[in-house]
Amino acid sequence: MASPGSIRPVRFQGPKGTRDFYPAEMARRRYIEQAWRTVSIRHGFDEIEGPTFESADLYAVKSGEAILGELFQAFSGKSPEEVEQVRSTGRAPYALRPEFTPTLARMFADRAASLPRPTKWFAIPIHYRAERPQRGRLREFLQWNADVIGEESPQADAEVIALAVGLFTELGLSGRHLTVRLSNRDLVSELLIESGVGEADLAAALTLLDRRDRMAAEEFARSCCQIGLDAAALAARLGEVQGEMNSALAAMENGGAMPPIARKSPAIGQLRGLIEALGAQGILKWCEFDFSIVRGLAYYTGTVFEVTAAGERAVAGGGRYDRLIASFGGPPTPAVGFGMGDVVLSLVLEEHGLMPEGERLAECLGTRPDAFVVSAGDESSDAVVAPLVAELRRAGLHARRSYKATKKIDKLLKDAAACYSRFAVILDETCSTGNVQVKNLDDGSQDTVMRTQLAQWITQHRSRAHV
RNA sequence: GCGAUCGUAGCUCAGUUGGUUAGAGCACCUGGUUGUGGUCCAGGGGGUCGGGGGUUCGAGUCCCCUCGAUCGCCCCA
Repeated sequence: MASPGSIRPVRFQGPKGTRDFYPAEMARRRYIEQAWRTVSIRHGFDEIEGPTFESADLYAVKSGEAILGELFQAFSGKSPEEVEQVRSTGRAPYALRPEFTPTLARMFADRAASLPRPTKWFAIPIHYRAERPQRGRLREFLQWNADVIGEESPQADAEVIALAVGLFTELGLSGRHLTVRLSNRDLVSELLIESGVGEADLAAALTLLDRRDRMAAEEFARSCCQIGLDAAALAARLGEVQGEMNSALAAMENGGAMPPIARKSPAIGQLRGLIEALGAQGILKWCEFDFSIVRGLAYYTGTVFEVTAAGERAVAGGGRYDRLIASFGGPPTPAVGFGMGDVVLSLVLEEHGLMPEGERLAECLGTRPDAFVVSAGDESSDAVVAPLVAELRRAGLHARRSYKATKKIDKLLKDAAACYSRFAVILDETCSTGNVQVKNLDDGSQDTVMRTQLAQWITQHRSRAHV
């Protein structure tokens, strides 16, 4: 038996790219989660959740092989076959989820027959990616996901975009801070083919386009040649259509009619419909077309979009994935959705001074105590603290007490103010007569209240303060 | 996975060309200013200077490795 003195303490650091949430950080996290949840529900979305790990194949098949390198792998270690698989292939049967869409598609496919159309779901899952942490990117983070499943019209696209915009508005952000950049993969594909790309190279061409801004010009040109892409012709076509669509968007925003679009194609039809639907949602001023946006994921089909802020990574991103649910064995079902991570969003909020703190944050979260009980008298009033706090709690109030030994009222009130309590309940000599002093810490007023009436008194005065 | 910069108390940082038992402010705890809230004063707890190895009579200070952090690259769901 080792004596306590022989135990050698070992200090651990949290794993790379993870965060510890102490009360202050947890309050900020809850502020964001609360906004996500409140706005989702307001827009008619129902909350779901799935497992934090899934079969690795779920991601490999639909998201693209490239994702595998960024996956945190998982296995139980219980079966010899499993251990052998990891040893020989270097790949575990499970992976911590790097995104939510595959889980959502799997869940919908499983019960597709009994689910309404459209089905509107949101989730606030934790995600894991084995990437190198840097600004706006960690290895463990929260990401709000919202999806409209079973509705193919652009109204669904506009509805999820309006949800994202609703969230920004809720948090005090505006079109001055953020821009919704819209694109459409079908349109970009059309233009790529007209610029010389063969059907077989379409996926590669989209990936190339996605990386365009991040690679050297000559390297881009060389890659274009390899797939027969005339980069200059593509740039001209993209620029022309983008200009035309942005003019149409601006015209609608100013209350005019949709101007005619020279180009005719199914994709243009989708885009016209999207503009109209965004107009109906009243959010055109947030939006602009940017056909350089393609999105990295393999499963996206028509509309894709990103929300960007100057100097930061994308705050949110999403799009249509009309074939994903069928690929998981469900009926052919169109779907559109987006994800928004907590890391970049927090950076943007803090940058603009929109992250509340202290009392205001506690007020938003509903964590302000209703009463803070202190004893400034003798032993007899000390003895009242515990039962009085218990009594207030039984009445449904958020009651706290001081644990300090001091009888000095200034220090006790400071204690009460430190947790942003609405009222301080002071037990002094008047305690023996059945009365307590109740001080309103917001306006400084003070009343003498009978102890037996205290819970009711605070409940009334608290609710009055709220109204 | 690669590169650059950094790593001293819970937080923000001092710490002089390597030289006695490593400091300050804030925070925390206790007490005082004899009784009403982010004052003031005095004490106190808390650091094997990220970890390991090396150079040296002696290392927070120099060298190597490692782990983290920040910012880029790769990638970006």
